[in-house]
This record gives sequence, structure tokens and C-alpha cells, in this order.
Amino acid sequence: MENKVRVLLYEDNRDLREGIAFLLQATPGIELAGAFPHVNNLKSELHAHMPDVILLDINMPGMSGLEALPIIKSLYPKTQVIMQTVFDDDERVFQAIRSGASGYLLKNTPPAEIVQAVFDVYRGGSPMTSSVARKVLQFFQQPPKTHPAGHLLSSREQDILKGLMKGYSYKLIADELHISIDTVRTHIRNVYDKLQVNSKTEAILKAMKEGWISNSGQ
Amino acid sequence: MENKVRVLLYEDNRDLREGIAFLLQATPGIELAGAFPHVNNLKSELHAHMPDVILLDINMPGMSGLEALPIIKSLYPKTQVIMQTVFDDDERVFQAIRSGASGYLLKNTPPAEIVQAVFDVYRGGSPMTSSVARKVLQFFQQPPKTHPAGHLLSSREQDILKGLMKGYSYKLIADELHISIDTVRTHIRNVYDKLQVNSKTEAILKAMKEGWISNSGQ
DNA sequence: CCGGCAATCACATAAAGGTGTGAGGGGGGC
DNA sequence: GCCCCCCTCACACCTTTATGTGATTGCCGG
Repeated sequence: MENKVRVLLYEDNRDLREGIAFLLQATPGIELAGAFPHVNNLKSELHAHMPDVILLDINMPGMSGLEALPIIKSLYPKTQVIMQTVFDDDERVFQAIRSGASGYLLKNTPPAEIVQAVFDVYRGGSPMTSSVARKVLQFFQQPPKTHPAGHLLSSREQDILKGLMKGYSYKLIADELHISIDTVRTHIRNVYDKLQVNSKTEAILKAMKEGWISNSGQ
Repeated sequence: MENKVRVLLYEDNRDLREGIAFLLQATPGIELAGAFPHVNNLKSELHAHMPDVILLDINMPGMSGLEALPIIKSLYPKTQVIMQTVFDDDERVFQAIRSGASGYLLKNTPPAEIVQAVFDVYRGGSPMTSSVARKVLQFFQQPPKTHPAGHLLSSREQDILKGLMKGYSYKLIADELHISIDTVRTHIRNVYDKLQVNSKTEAILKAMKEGWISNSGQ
């Protein structure tokens, strides 16, 4: 291939840092531009080395990797960042993803796979530990959340609520369902009681939060 | 370990099927319950073998893997399904994820990793090819979509709109922003003009669709 | 300096929404 | 049969929204 992959490594544990650094240095196609125990000089290091890929530990003394990530991505959006950590709690994972991480490896990842991950992100992939991937997937899979309201709302009431969620007026809903506007009022009244709200807007927002979101109508 | 992992394999390519089947059979801890070239007898096979993990090819003659997946998950929600395909287009990937796939491997995955993936999903992970993982991550990251309205709405108008999206009444918004209710009216009037709507509800729905969703208030 | 726009406020009117009260018919369970 | 819930409708009354028509102030740029 053309150029080597320029890599920066941030890892506070000395043994780990030196171990990974050694491995990266020894790998053809990778150029280890630097290995540091903290991100306190992040900006100047970024500017000096212009890395393609950054291996970034989350837990470091001083500024954490999660704080450093958005800085990196705002300065050099094309730099690919692989997060490394011993923890895979939802909060960190999603914060990292939102901030633009391209990979997420737990610390128990074998060194050989770390090297593989570097090439992976460089080629446009997103290597991640399978437990992290599971968290991400679960986010998509319809939160089989228990519709707390699903049970209490009668089917007619659900019809009316769907009408509201499409932005319809009472009159429109009445026409669509072929009932009188007063009936619509009555249903809405009951829906409000059951949902514990007292306005159209609140009902819609609540319905959406609870997962009624079928907001594709029209 | 306790029991073996019971695996079903669906793959129409004979060589591939027999190759993977051989490997799975030879792996301690795995019990290959069956290997089939199509899913036409899916239900009876599921019932007969009660697999823990299913390796499911997407492109098969007759019913496709994407069609089979929701059936599997509705019948046996706890069964872990790993999708396999040569394609990684967004459409299929997300359809599979929404339908409950637990893993997604491209066909160029080395056999050894396929075996690893079986154990991975069984232990609650979600092995996926890094290119697939990238697609999934991008889904989270790109929301910085172009706010078509972001430009036309003045900052004060955005304040008011955010208030609406929190379900506030004019009066509440007025109080919160320390302005008169008539001023709120005026702003809302202008927002409606710019968004081409004519009710609170429409404005909120439109704002959400366009990505203003910061609906975390309160 | 002037025109344009953002932001503020006012007054007025009509339409839509929220709430109280009541009521009749149908179906299911006990 | 009686009770309860769902669905239907009606009328009344008040609040909130939507819209029309102005007006004042302040900032920015030509």
C-alpha cells in the first residue's frame, strides 16, 4: 500500500502502553508516531504528528479520553479514534459513539486484534468488542418496552391519539373516524385522564416518549 | 461448561454449508443440530431442534433470511441469530437489526471467526464485521443533519419553539423567557410563517422531523 | 441617514381546545 | 338482572391558540 498508517497511542498504564507500542512499531504498514500516558498536550501532539488513527484510553489521569475525543474530532474530523477501556457501561459507550469514536475495544482484547483494529478503522471499518456491539444493536431493536399505556387505552382511544399525533384537529379526527366532534372530545378527555396530562401537546409528547411513535402517517 | 451450544445453519451454497458444518461439528462445545440450504421448513426445524444459535444466510432460494428472521424471533425470541451475506448495504443491515439479529457477518469472514461468533452471541455479544459496525455507528453520529430551518429561525424564535416542544403554554414560555405573552404570540406567528404550519402541534411535529429533537427538557 | 430585521408589546376577534355534566345503547362478567 | 366499561352524542362555559393590525426600540449595513 501507499503510506503507512500513522498512529498515536494514549494509555496511562505503562506496561500496556509499552507493550502495545512495541507491537505497533513492529508491524509493517504502521508508523507509531507517539505513545503518551495522558492527553494534556493533545493539541500540540495532534498538530505535530497528524495521525490517521488514535488509540485512546478512556481512564487517564487529568483529562479523560471521553473529554479528549470531541476535541480530536472537531480539530481533525478525519482522524479515526478507537476507544479503549476496561468498562463497557452504556453511558460511556454511547457518549463515545456520539462524540465520533470509530471503534470501541475492551481492554481484554488480544494485542493482535488491536493491531487488526487499527487497519480496520483506517480502511473505514468500526472494530468493536462484541459486547459493545450488542449494546448498540439493542438501541435499535425496538425497546420492547412495556407500553404502560398500551393496556389502559381502549382501541378507540388509541385511534384518537394517533389522530392527534398526526397533527389533526378534533374536527379532522371526527371526520376521519366518522363520529361527532363531541365524541372525539369525550375520548380525548379520557385519554388525558389515563395519560395524566391535560393538553394535546403533552399527550403527544408523552405518547412519543412511551414509544407510540408510528409518526409516519401522511 | 454446561451444555453444548445447539446451532442451526442455513446456507444455500453447498460448499460453504458443508465447510462451515464440518467446522462446527468439529468444534468442542458446539452441537450442530442441522444444516439446510433453505428455510422452507423453518418452523418444524426450529421446533425439532430448539437451537441456541442460528447462522442465517440472507440470500437463499425461496424465503430469504430477512423474511425468516422475524419469524424466528417471534417464535423463539431467545434464539440468537447471526446473519450472513455477501452484501452489506444499509437497507439489509438495518432491516436485519430491527428484526432482532444479534450478529452480522460478511461472507469473507474467516471460518474460525464464524465459530468464534457463535460463542460470542451465545454469551451475549454481537459479533459483526467492522464495515457493518461502521454503518451502525454512523447512524448515531450523523444526526447533525442539515437543519433546513436552522437558518431561517432567529435565536429568539428557536427559544420559543423549544418551549413549545417541551409542552409549555404561551404563558409558561412568556414567564420562562421574561417577556410578555403577546411577544410570545408574535414570535410564534413568525415561526409558523417560516415553518409553513398553522398550529402548535404541526410546528412541533415538523420541528421533530427536521431534527430539532432535543426533547430532553425537564 | 435610512431601510430592514429582530425583538418587544398591545388590542381585538375568531377558532380550537379543555372541562363539567348528563345520557342512551351494547356487551361482558358475576 | 345488574354493574361496569366502551362508544356514542349534546350543551355549556372557560381557556388557550391563531391571526389581523399596529407600534416602538435598537442594531446592522449600504
